[in-house]
Amino acid sequence: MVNESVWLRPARRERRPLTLDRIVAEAVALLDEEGEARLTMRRLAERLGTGSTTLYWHVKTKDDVLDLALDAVFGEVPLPAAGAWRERAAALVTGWRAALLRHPWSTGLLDRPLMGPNALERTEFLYATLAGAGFGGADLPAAAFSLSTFVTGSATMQARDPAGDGAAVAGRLLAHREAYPVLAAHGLDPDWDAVFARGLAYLLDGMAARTQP
Amino acid sequence: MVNESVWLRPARRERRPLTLDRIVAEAVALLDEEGEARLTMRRLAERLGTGSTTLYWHVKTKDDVLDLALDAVFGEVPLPAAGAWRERAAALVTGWRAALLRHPWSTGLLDRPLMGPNALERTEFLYATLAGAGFGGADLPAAAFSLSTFVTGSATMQARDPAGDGAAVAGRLLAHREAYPVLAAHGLDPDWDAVFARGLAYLLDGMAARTQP
DNA sequence: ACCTGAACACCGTTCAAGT
DNA sequence: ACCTGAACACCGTTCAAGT
Repeated sequence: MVNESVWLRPARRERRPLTLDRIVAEAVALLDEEGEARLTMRRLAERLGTGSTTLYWHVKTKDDVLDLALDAVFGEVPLPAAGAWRERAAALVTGWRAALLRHPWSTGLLDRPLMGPNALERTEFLYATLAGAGFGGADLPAAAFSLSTFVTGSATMQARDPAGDGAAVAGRLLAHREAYPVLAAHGLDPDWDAVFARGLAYLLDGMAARTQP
Repeated sequence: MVNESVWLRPARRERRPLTLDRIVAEAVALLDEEGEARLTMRRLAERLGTGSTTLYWHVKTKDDVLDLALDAVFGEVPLPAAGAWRERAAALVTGWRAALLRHPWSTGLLDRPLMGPNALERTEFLYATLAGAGFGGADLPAAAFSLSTFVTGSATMQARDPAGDGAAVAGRLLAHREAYPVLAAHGLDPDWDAVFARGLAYLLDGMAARTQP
C-alpha cells in the first residue's frame, strides 16, 4: 500500500543511539545556554529526541547528570607538559580557572565530591608536581589544597559577579556608601584576571618561602 | 452556648505573629537539621504553623529565603576588635570559616551574590583592615579577594568531605591506587584545621612580603 | 496589613509494558 | 538491551478571597 512507503512514514527523529556521552554533552550544552535552573530531565530528554524516562536507563538520578557534566568541565583543563614546578602549578591552575569560567554554572556545582576521573587526574597531577618539588609531610596536602581551593573559590567569586560589570553589587554599595566606604572606593568592578594573578603570586611566594628557605 | 466556650474552641496553634526574622531563623534550623534538599516552602511553613502561601507575603521567592539564611550565617562571624593587621585578618577569616562549617549547607549557597548586610560588613572590615595595613592600588582588592576566596573555597572543600572521615573518597582512591598514587598516599583524610592554618600562612606570608619589603 | 485555600504549571522518579 | 507512556508524589508560585 502506498502509505507504507518509506517516504510517507514519519522519519525517525534520531538515528544515533542514545549514549551516556551524548547525554552528558547535551547537558553541558543546555547548561551553557540556559543555566542550571533550566536543566530538567524532561527538557534534556526533549533536546535528545526522547522522553525523560528514557534517560533513566543510562543514568540513575539527575545528580548523576550534574556530576558527569561537572567532570566534563574538568576534562577541559590541560595538563602542562614541562617546566619548573612553579610554572607547572601556575599553568594548571590558570587553565583550571579558565575552564570553570567558560562554564559559569560549574561554579555552582563545586560543592559535591569531586571524584570523577578528570577531576582526580588533575588533583593527582597537582600532588605529583608538588611532591616532585620537595613538598612533603603536612606541606604537601596543605599546598595542594591551598591551590585548588584558591582556583575554585576565585572562579566562584567571579562567576557570582553578573556579566563582569559588577552593576548589581555596585548599585547596592553606592547606595550605602557611608556604611561600606573602603569597599565602595576600592572594591567595585575589579580586574579579575589581575586579582587572580596577584593572589596566586601571594600563595606561590608563601609556599616557596616555607619549603625552600 | 456551651460549644462557644474558650475551652472547646480549637486553640490558635501559633500566637506569635509571623515575621521575616522567624522565617529566616526557622529556615536555618531546618537547613541545619535536614539539609538543603529538604528545604521546601511547604515544609518550612509547616514548621511555622502556617501554609506555604502565607510565606509569600513576607518573602518574594524561595531564593529570598536562601539569601537571608546565608546572610544569617555571615552574621555569626565575629569582627575582631584589636591587634596587628595580620592577626586581625587571620582572626576574621578563622571565625568566618568556623561559621560556614557550623552550617555546612551554607557552602552550597556560596555561588550567588553576597550582598546581605552581614556579608558586606565583613567584607568592608577586611578591606578596611588591609587598607590600614598599607595595601593600596591593585594590592588591596587582590589581598581582600584572595583571603575571602581562600575561606569560602576551603570551607566548601571540607564540607564536601562526608563527615570528615574521607571514607567515600578514600574508597574510590584506593580502588584506583595505581592511577592516583601520590594522591592515594598523601591526600587521604587530611587534617583540615592544619591544612587551613598552613594555607593561610602561605597566603599571609606572600602578602606581607609583597607589600612590606 | 496579614493570612488562607484552591489551583496552575511544573518537577524527579518508578514501573509495567513494549521492541 | 534499550525505549516508551502513564502515573505518583511532590514542587514554587499566583490569586481571589477572607479577617
